[in-house]
Amino acid sequence: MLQKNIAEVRVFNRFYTRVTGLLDKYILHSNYTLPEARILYEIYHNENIQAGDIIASTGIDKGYLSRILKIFVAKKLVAKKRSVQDGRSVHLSLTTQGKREFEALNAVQDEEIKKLLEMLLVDEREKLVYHMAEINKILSKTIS
Amino acid sequence: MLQKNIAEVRVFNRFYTRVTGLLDKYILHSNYTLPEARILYEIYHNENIQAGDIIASTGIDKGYLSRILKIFVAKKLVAKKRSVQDGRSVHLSLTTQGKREFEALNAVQDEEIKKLLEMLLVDEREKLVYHMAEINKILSKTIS
DNA sequence: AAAATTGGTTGATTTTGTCAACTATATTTA
DNA sequence: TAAATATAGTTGACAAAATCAACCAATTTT
Repeated sequence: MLQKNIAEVRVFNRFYTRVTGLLDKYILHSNYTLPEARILYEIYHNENIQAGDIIASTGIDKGYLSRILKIFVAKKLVAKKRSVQDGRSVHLSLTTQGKREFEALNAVQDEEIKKLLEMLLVDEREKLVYHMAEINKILSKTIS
Repeated sequence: MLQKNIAEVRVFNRFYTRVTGLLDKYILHSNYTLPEARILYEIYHNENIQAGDIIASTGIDKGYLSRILKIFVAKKLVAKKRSVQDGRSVHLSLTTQGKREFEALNAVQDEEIKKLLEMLLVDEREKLVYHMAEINKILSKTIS
C-alpha cells in the first residue's frame, strides 16, 4: 500500500510541476526572473529584512543575492540602510516604486492563475482549492 | 470568489514548491539533474519513444533535449535508432546500463517520498493521494 | 518538382547558480 | 585591551542550466 501511495504522489508531483512551470513562464514574461520575484516577495512581506534572512528562507547563495540586490538598488526598487546596532548588516526595504513593481508583478501572476481557473467551472474551482487546502493541512506537519 | 480562489491556489503553489524542492534536493545529490531524470523516466516508461513525444509530455525545449540525449548516448545510457517509416525521427530506448541507472535513481526518489509519507498516519496518506488524484483530474483539462 | 512542413541539431546567448577570496565590522579570548 | 576568530555582505571567476533562433535533412503537400 505504501508503495502504491509513493507512486501516486510521484504522479502528482510530475503533473503539478508542469502546472507551476507553465505559470512561472509568465513571471519570466515580466521584467523579473524567478529568483528576483522571490526576493521582492520576501522584502515586500518583511520590511527591514536582512540579506541573511532571505538566504535562510530561500536558500539562495549569498553572492548571487548580493548581486541581485545591487541591481535592485540601482533600479531604485530596494533601499539599503546600514544597521545601527551592527555595522556589518543592512536592512532592506522596498521603495515606493519597488512596492509598485512588486504589486504589478503580483497582479500578473494572479492574472495567470485567473486564466487557469477560468477554464474550469465554478464548482470545479471550489473543489480544486478544497483539495489543495487539504493537502496543505496534511503535509504541513511534515515540512514544518 | 474567483479572487479568493486565486489567492488559495497561490498559497498552495508556494507551499507545494517547498515540498517538491525538498524532494528534488535528493535527485540533485545523484549524478542527474531534474530534466535528465525526467527524460530517463519518459524513455524508461515508453520504449522507442521519440524526442517529440518527450517535448510534448515534459515541455522541455527541443534544443536542450537534443543536447541531453547526446550526452546520454555518449554515456551509453540511451540508444538512438533511426525510424524506418520516417527518416527524420529517431526512436529512443534505454540500454541495459541506462535501465539500471534509472532504477537506482528511481529507488532514491521513492525512498525520499517514503520518508515523507512515513511521517503521516496511514489514513492521512490515503487522503493525501486522494486529494492529489482529484486535483489531477480537475486540472488535466487545462493543460496539455 | 517546388514549396511548405516536420523532427531534430547546432551556435550563440542569457539566466541561474557556485566557489573562493576579500573587506568591514563585531565578538571572543587570552 | 590587543590579537584571534567569527559574521555580514561584496566581488571575481566560472560552470551549469535553459532558451532562442537559425539551420539541415527527410517528408508531405500542392
